Amino acid sequence: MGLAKTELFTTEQNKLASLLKALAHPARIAILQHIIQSNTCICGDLVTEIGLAQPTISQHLKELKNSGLIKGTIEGTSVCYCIDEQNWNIARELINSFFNQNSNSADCC
Amino acid sequence: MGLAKTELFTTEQNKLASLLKALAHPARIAILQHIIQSNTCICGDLVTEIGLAQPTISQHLKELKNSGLIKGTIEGTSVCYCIDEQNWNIARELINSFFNQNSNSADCC
DNA sequence: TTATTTAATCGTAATATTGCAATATATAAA
DNA sequence: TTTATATATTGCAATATTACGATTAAATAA
Repeated sequence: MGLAKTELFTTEQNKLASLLKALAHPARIAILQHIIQSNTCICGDLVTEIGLAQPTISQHLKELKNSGLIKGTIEGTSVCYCIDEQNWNIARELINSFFNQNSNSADCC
Repeated sequence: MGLAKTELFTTEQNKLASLLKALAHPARIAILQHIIQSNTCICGDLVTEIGLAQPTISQHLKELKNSGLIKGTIEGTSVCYCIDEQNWNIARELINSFFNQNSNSADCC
């Protein structure tokens, strides 16, 4: 099919998977790291910093924006992207609590 | 293209993205939660617990195994899957440190 | 106004993912 | 051995993703 059967899963499972999907590409990881590391918001320099074409970067930025992890504000002819701190923290918590479900792991295997 | 340009990114960026990709599907989230929540290792019940066909579950299990997050041992005719605690912790740390890069965020947007 | 600059969108090709029926494999039971 | 049970693999259809050239849109500069 190619289509995830979202109706089989809980809203939380779908939400977590969707968030992880937004992060699951090296270009988007790189973009987020660039945004985080530059004190001021990075704008179009991403295209030169990362070696991908401008439409490709723009597409990845759109996905990150849709996920809520970043937000962009128009600044003259360019656009200024930065982390959406609130959603970033929500995402962190969501992933954290997934990883910290305590497995009463008797290491049975 | 449909092919990620891995050569543009660092090994760490690719590794993190690859790990996140393994997690980025509700079925695989659900499978991991089932494995964690059952005190003993879960075996074949996943097919009935989650509503997907047996080959589909098998495929998702394979991906999780490839990512290193779970391991399976043959137990008679069935296979017993459980979390690979060591790799699980490595994954947790990798994702954690990604989220905890301190943004010197002057909240510029 | 007409460039120029910057980013978004459109269209499309190449590839990947998801899901499952059919089949294969492997172990256990009869 | 034959049969039953459990899981893996194969092959394929439907859909999604990635990447980019061409174009568009929007703001600024000349």
